[in-house]
Amino acid sequence: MPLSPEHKRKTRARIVEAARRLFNRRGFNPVPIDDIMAEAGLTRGGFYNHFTAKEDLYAEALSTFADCAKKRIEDNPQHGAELAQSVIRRYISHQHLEKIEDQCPLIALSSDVARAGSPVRNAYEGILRNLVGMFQDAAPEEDSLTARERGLATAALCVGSMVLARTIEDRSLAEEICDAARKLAEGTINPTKP
Amino acid sequence: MPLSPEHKRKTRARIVEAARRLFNRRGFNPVPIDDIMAEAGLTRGGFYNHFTAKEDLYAEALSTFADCAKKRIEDNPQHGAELAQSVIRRYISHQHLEKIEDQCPLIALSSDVARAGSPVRNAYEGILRNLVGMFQDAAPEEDSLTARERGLATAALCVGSMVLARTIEDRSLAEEICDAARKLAEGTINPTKP
DNA sequence: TGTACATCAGTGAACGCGCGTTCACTGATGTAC
DNA sequence: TGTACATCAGTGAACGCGCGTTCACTGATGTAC
Repeated sequence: MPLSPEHKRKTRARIVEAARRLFNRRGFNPVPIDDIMAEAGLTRGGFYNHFTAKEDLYAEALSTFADCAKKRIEDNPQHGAELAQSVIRRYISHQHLEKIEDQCPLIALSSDVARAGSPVRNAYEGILRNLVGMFQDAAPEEDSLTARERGLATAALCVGSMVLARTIEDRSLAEEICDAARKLAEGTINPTKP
Repeated sequence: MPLSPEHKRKTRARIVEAARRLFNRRGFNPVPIDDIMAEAGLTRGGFYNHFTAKEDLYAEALSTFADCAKKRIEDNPQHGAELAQSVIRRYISHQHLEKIEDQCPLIALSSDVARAGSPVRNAYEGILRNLVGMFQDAAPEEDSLTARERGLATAALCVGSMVLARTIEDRSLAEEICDAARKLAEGTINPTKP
């Protein structure tokens, strides 16, 4: 055997990671394979030693992110409402808006995912379910909204506010949107008892 | 003069309208000029009698939508909270999700707009400001949230829930998201007085 | 320990297609007389 | 009223570039003996 399978595995992971970052910044189609391979320190031709087509990367880049996100939540010492509050504050934030390459892909890739195949959409859905579940577990059953509904609506607030903030040019309007959405999201997960 | 300027104006409007529909369905880049011109009943070459580049259409397609949306709201006999409630119910709805070509472009085009130039982003921003303003005018100043904040967060809920619903494949999850977001949005604009 | 060899990750040139843009041409329109 | 003409919206072939994919080749690695 010429090279360890370990070596190939690592190279492959490097390509997926490079793709994930570039996709997050620019979307699926606008990123040429040359750029991905260069970012991974390789050249164009080698790509097809690891994948049969560019589209293979889409779902895999999303899964990679999903695994990381899941582990980060599991490793977090916080739980319940405390965890949810801290996720909301980090999700709907200026820092999250700026860190484009490590942003949650629910924000930047929705249009690209909507035009891609089922595996890609399922990976996207997995990330969303994870986020919703975490909010749901933290939310109370109260008044007109169930815990489930609070979880779902909070996820929509997170994604919607960041999508809008990322798209518009007016920074002060973007911050207004984030601040307002964060307030409403916090109040939805943790309604102040009278 | 060979042909009335009126004729040219109408043809141009037909091209913009065809582009708007196709962009909404498939995004900016994936729609070739051939398709736009065919949809308008013309052929490729004629495009450049009306526009200097494909990108010219992006902002114009958004402005066209913005004008329609503005007029529809102005012509609506309802006002204030009543108007806002009816917009929320129509925005976050199964019907709006299915009518892809006439959907609000805030939903489908955010990624494409984020990668486009200033005029495109400004047009997008205009549509958003209009939506926010309408909600804001209907919302009360109450408790921890100002009317402005209620308007902004409600817009984020509208866009976020529809972006997610449009992207995922699981129709029942999509409906759950819409129902939950609609409930929270209605409660945000019209909090039930105790 | 040293040498020949098989494997295969990685290289870079080449292919082919899609699509934005250009351009020479057509033909319908309305004006000039 | 009728005819010649100028204009220009629209046509479709052609150009050129970007990029996904293919392919013949290279050279580093580790095994066989």
